[in-house]
Formats: sequence, C-alpha cells, structure tokens
Amino acid sequence: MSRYMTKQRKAMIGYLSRHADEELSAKQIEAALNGEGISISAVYRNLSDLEQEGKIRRLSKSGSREVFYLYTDAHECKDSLHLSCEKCGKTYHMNVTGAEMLVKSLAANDEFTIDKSSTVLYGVCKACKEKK
Amino acid sequence: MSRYMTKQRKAMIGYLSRHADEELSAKQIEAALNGEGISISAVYRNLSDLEQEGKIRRLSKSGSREVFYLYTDAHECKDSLHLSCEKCGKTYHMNVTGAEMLVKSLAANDEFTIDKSSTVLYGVCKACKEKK
DNA sequence: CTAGTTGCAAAGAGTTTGCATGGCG
DNA sequence: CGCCATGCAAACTCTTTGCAACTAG
Repeated sequence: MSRYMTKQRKAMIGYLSRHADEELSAKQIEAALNGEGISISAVYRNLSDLEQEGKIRRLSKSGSREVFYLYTDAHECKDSLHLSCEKCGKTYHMNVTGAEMLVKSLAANDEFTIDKSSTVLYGVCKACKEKK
Repeated sequence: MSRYMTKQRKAMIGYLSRHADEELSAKQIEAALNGEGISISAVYRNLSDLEQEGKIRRLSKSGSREVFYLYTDAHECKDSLHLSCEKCGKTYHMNVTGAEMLVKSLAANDEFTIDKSSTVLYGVCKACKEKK
C-alpha cells in the first residue's frame, strides 16, 4: 500500500512512533508537524494506508465527532484489551490473563462474545489518579 | 431544560422508548419519524436536551464519524457495563456482579479505574451468533 | 523516466446556529 | 399572550476526492 517513503510519510511515522499509545486526531498530527510541512490530506491518506497495513488503529471517542488514531506495536495488542485514560489520553494494555478471564466469563454467563480489537475501556490511569 | 412538550418531542420520546437499548443516529431518528414531521435540527436539539437530562447517552462508534444515541432506563445502567452488539446494534447490560468483578480486578492489578458510564464493550450477542 | 504522493481547493457528510414563525401552557 | 421550540438555510467541522505538479526509486 505504501511504496515510496516520502519525507512527509517519514515525518509522520517518526512522530507517531514517538507518541505511540496516545490517541491523536488528524489535526493534532498535522499541527505537530507544521515545521516539516505536511498537508492535512496527506495526513489522512497516510493514516488510512497505515491503518490498512495494520500499524494504526482508528477509534472514535465517545461523544466526539473527531476520530482518533492509535499507533502501537501490533504484537502487544493482539490478545489484550485496551484501556484508555480519559485524563492523559494514553493507552494501556490490560494484562492478557485478565482480558481472557473477562472474555471467557462473558462468553459463559452472558453469552456475549467480545471483539477485542474494537473494544476500548475508558477510565483513569494510576499516574493521573495520583496527580489529582 | 425542556419545558414544553411539543408534538415533535413527544414523537421522538415515543420512538426512542420503543427502541430503547438500540444505537440510533440522528438521521435514523429523523427518517423513522418522517411520517410525523420533524426537522433534523429539532432532532439534534431534543437529543442534546435529553442527554443533559440524563435520559440519553451519546456515543461514537469506532471508525465512524456519525454519533449514536442510546436511550435506556437510567436505573438499570447505573452500575452495569454496556455491551453493544456489532451485528444488530442492540445494547445489553453486563450483570452487575460481573461488572464489579472486572472493575475491581483492574483497580487492584492494573491500577486503572474504569469509568462505567463512558465504556462500551463491543462484540456479538447470542442471538446474532446463532443467526449466522 | 514513471508511477506513487503531495498540495490545493472543491465536494461531502454530520452537526450546530441565527432568525423569523408557530404553538404549548 | 409570552416564551420556548420548530423549520429552514446558512455556517461549521471533519474527512474525502479530483487533478495537476512533484519526486522517490
């Protein structure tokens, strides 16, 4: 899906990997890269390329009309549920055994099969709780 | 927040209560009520009134730019997590003990406090699983 | 060279708002 | 009768797309 490594794409990937596990909107990415010069359309196009390559996850925040993007090392994500901090926007990974337990207990009692890739649990992380 | 019970508001509330626990977009509501005659702006205005009164919950679906609304009997919701079926759009309530267990185990092990009101778990419900 | 990428500007989709009219209480 | 709510259209925000110019390989 992406054959050329243009300087815009390089800048974006650099920025995203420096900010992995944060929920970023297209606008935020464009703004962060205004030094390097990238157009908003290039941001969107690269985001969808990266999404199709599985390097990025696209998610909507409850009640917002902006869509946010999450760049993460894919292998960690496979079997864990995502926890997103409402204060700092950082994403955490629920430990796999915990996730499995939850998924299994639902499958058994409530007969509901959770889709781990599209589920995000919202709350407040330890760091932000202590800050307050 | 809402002092007058106009026929439009009455129609909307009627429709919503007949379709409680379903995720509906503003457009869907307008379309469903095209017989009774309601403008899209009135739909939006009533939706935000109802949201402020706590009768409705606003949520975004992952990857979509539409926002969806959920009308539920508030008392059931207080202490349960929401499960949303990706096939039929219906919302289920996770049994309270299960929800508590999950929340507590995260609080203990992963030091993350879940916000039950803004978290929705996605997956497939029993009915849709059997259909397939 | 030449096909993938970019930037710009225009088009779309969803949501919000200003203002005059209408209708609930 | 007064004030809130509605409808319409215009304004806004976020995202997508067409097209000519540019550039990585």
